[in-house]
Amino acid sequence: MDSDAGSTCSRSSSPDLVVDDSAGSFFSNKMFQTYCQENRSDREADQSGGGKAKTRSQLSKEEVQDLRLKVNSRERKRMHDLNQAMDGLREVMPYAHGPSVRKLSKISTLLLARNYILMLSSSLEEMKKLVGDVYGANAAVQSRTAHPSITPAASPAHLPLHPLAQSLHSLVGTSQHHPSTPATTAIPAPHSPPSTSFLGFHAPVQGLLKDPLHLTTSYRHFPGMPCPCSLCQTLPTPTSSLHGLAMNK
DNA sequence: TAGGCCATCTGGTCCT
DNA sequence: AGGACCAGATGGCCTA
Repeated sequence: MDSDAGSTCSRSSSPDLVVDDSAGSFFSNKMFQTYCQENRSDREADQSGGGKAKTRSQLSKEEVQDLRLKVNSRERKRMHDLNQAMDGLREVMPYAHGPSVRKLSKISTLLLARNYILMLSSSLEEMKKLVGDVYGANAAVQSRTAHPSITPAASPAHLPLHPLAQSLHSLVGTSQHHPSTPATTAIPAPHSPPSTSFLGFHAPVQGLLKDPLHLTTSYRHFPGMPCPCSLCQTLPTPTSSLHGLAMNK
C-alpha cells in the first residue's frame, strides 16, 4: 500500500531508476515513444519556420527524456510529501493505531479530521462556557463570604476548578495512542462533571472510526456553532455520500 | 473477480 | 523559463 510511499518504493514503475527495461516501464516507454514521434513531427514543422529560443520541440531526444525524468521526479517528491503530511494527520487522529489495524484511506482521513475538528471546536466552546459559569459562581460566593485568604488573582489557581481540570485531563488522556501523552493523566473525574458527558469524547471518539458523522448520541447543539452531527449537517450531495465512505474500511 | 485504493506518468495551467 | 499544482489515465495490489 502506501506504506511504500516513503523512501522505498516497491512499485515496479518506480521512476528515478527505471528508464527502460523493467516491466513497469512499458507504459512510460510507450507514452514516451508516442511523445517523441509527435515531437519529431513538430520539429520538422518548426524547421521550416526557423527559431530564436530553443523550444521544447527543438530539444534532442535525450534532453526531452532528461526533462521528463526531472519533472517526474519532482512530481513524485511532491506526492511523497503529501503522503507524509497525510501520515502526520493520521497520527493525531482518534482511531486505533497499530500494525493490525488497517490504515485509514486518504479520503477517510480527511473526512475524519474534519469531523474531529468540528467536535473539538464545539467542545472548546462548551469548555469556555463552563469556565465562565464556574468563575461567575465563584465570584458570587466570594463577594458574599469575603474570604480574606484568597486574592482575586490567586483564586483561579485554587478553586473549585478541580472537576473542570480533571475533565480536561481526561480529555487529553483519551489520546492514548499519542506517544507524547502519558495515559496517567487520564484520571477520570470522581463525580463526572457535566462537561465529560457532553464532550462524549470516550464514546464518540471510538465511534468516529465506525461512523464519523453520527456523533449525535451525546452531543448537544449550540446556536452558531458548527455541529458535526448528522442531523445538523446538510452537506452537499457529493460530500454527504462520501461520509459513508469514511468508515467503510 | 470486481471494486477500492494507491503510485506513477503525463500534459495543461498558473505563478514567480 | 522553470517550478508547483492539478486532474486524467493507467496499471498494480489487496480485500470482500
